[in-house]
Amino acid sequence: MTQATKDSGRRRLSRQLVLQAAVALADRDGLEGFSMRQLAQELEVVPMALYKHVANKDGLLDGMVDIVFSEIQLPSIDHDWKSAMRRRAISVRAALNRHSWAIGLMETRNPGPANLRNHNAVMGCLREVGFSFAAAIHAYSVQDAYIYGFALQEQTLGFETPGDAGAAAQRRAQAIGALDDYPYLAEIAAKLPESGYDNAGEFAWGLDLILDGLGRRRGVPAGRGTDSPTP
Amino acid sequence: MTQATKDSGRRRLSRQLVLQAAVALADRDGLEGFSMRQLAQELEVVPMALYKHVANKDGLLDGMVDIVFSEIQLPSIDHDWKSAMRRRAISVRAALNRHSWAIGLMETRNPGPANLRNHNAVMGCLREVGFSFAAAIHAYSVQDAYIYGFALQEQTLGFETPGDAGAAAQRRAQAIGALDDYPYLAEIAAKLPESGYDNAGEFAWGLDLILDGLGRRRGVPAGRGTDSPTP
DNA sequence: CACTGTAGGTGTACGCCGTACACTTGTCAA
DNA sequence: TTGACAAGTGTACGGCGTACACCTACAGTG
Repeated sequence: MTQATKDSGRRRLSRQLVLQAAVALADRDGLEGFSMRQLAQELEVVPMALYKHVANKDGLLDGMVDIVFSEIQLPSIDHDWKSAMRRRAISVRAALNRHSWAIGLMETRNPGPANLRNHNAVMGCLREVGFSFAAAIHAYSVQDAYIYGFALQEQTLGFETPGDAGAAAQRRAQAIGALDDYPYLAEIAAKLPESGYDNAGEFAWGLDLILDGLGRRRGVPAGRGTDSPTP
Repeated sequence: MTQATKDSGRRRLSRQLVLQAAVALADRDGLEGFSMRQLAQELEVVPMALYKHVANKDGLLDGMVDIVFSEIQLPSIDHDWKSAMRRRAISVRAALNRHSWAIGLMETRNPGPANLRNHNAVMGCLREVGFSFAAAIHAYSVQDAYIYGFALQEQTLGFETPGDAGAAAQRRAQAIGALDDYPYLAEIAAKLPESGYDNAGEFAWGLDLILDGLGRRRGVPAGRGTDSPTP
């Protein structure tokens, strides 16, 4: 009803349609090359038509980011807090991998409803499970910093499987040339291929390190809590 | 000699001059609003003159990022590894705060000499101090993810002192409106002002959590090491 | 000193971008 | 049938990166 008025003829646009197409286009072409005009062309419409559904490009980006937030699993309190946090973190990484253009924007744009729901749920999970206010802030901060930072690095490295990692490392090494001056970089280029490196495993390793640390700092490993943040 | 040919008349440009002016301009105006034309105007020169010193805008950005890398302290092996890593991390955060436009670019652009020197030194410090190759990769990955991620968040929050934090939280809260639906966000808006939150402290807290975790995973807290990364 | 090759600065132009503003068109309620 | 209003169009403007041809002033040579 809102999306198409007739079976024949033109599909009517809608905010939803525009946002979805925008996300798809950014997924395909990256933020470079993403323009209102390209998006309009994708939707077979004149550029100015978009402005009937979004305020401007900034508003469009806000909406796109909130779509990404909506794809992130909320932490469930059914599990212990570590599992809940781990699941959420993995879900965030997955969403950022699907939409790598979003990484730099997730926290920059002014927040939409999915964003708020998400932050509220995470903070809520930590508080309900016994984290003090200060401890919850700490825990949230360190986790999200790690998650977004990891996604940022991952995006730039641009490989996924161990084999690719090796290939990428060696390509880089060759592009650089005089690796003789940088013996430890040379070691990376040499050893990473055979090391079985993979991004998902690396992410999990660091994540568990952080979750363990959080458990340790709040006293009891995973129960009720009363604690001061700095030990 | 290379920078100015005569005392009178026009200052000659040079790659160094262009890059420095570019960094200064980006520091002042952000990456938005940073353009070749603006930079040219700043240097009192016609836009195309810049292209005699940098290949294009991408090459310019590469050079700017390498300047930021050059401001980062290399880890020294005089201290124990935790102090060395802590000092380096703090130095990175400081550089990224001075040049917040750089955060998203540091690992994306193709690396310049300062970048290589830096990565090589960090990896070298970890290896020299006894981290196995795999453990060093893990340690590097988790630290940098945290550092860049924290800088990213910090940039968006846009406050520095505890007082500002409170003000920002409440401004956000008001902008959002119906905080009734998000009780835990409401709590943040309410309590953060009086919590004595500050970015530097928050950063240090998470950093130490990570360094402690790294120490724990490699067996001895801070000595020589032979270890497998996953416990 | 004059000469000249060349590095550094200029001017013009092209095709992109976001979007303001005035317009036409299509759809549905009355 | 009509007429109001939402949706889509066309034109235009100023800013962007940069290709290309041109000019100019200085350094190195004789």
